[in-house]
Amino acid sequence: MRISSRCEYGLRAMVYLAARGDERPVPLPEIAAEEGIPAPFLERILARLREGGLVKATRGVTGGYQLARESAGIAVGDIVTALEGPLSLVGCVPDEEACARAESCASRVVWRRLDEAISGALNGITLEDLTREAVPR
Amino acid sequence: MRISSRCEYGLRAMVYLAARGDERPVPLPEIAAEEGIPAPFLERILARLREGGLVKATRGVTGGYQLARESAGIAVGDIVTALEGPLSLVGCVPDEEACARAESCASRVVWRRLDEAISGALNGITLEDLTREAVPR
DNA sequence: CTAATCCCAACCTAAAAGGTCGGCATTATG
DNA sequence: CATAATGCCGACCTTTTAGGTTGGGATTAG
Repeated sequence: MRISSRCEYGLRAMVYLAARGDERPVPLPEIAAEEGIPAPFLERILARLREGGLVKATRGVTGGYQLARESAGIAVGDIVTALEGPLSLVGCVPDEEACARAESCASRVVWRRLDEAISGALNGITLEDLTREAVPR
Repeated sequence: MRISSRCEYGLRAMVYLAARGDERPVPLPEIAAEEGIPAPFLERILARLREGGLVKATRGVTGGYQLARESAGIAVGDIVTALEGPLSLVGCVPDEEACARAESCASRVVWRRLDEAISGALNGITLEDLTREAVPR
């Protein structure tokens, strides 16, 4: 149970984009250099974020990446979900069919609570919060 | 970011032990059969739980496993920690040295919040709660 | 003594993590 | 138009982790 570096990098890149403003696209090499992320790896991360509708890219010589919408509208949970798939930690929580014992399973209660705690924490913080260094409580 | 089956199995085994009462040791094969866990794998899981001081084993022909203390004194977080190591999701939260950018890192705030949410959820439920099907809120 | 149990080290396979590489498509600029 | 900076994409690679299995030894009640 560990956060992947893909996810750490992805969040940092998004925070960088948010902090950098939206005037013009930010080229990938700049993000990679500033944040110390291997460029080819970052490329694959940004691809996922683009597929998830969180960033938009413009090609060509003055191209780069921008947030797809205002930073207040992007929660950390959105980023993690785009990079890692559904937040849920065990298969049986969203999908009752996944386990034959589901209805009588006391453990399931635990994992559901954990899922709620995680979603709550991640969906409660937006990129805007992070750039203002003011995280809501 | 997924719960390992080691962890799922471990929790289920602990719940089984708690529900089974403390009269006499429960043999591993029984737990394995009842919970549908591969016996040799369960053996390794119980080894960790024993090293973590959560169960005690008695050897010999009427031997088996028992909770090391009353079920009200064992939180789910204890079990996960014994099986997976510290709950923390990223290195830089407990150990500031792990990342050169730590002090200026906005992302770090996120991971810390997440850590707190997870610890809170897991440490707030004990085995006793689970056997009574009454989970505190 | 025997059989059921726990204990332990070594090994195995498949999948995921964490990248890298090479080439193509797009586009502003000279 | 040629060029160079960018994004896009599929294939590949290496290391670590997950999820076990195997084979044997040590204990102990009957």
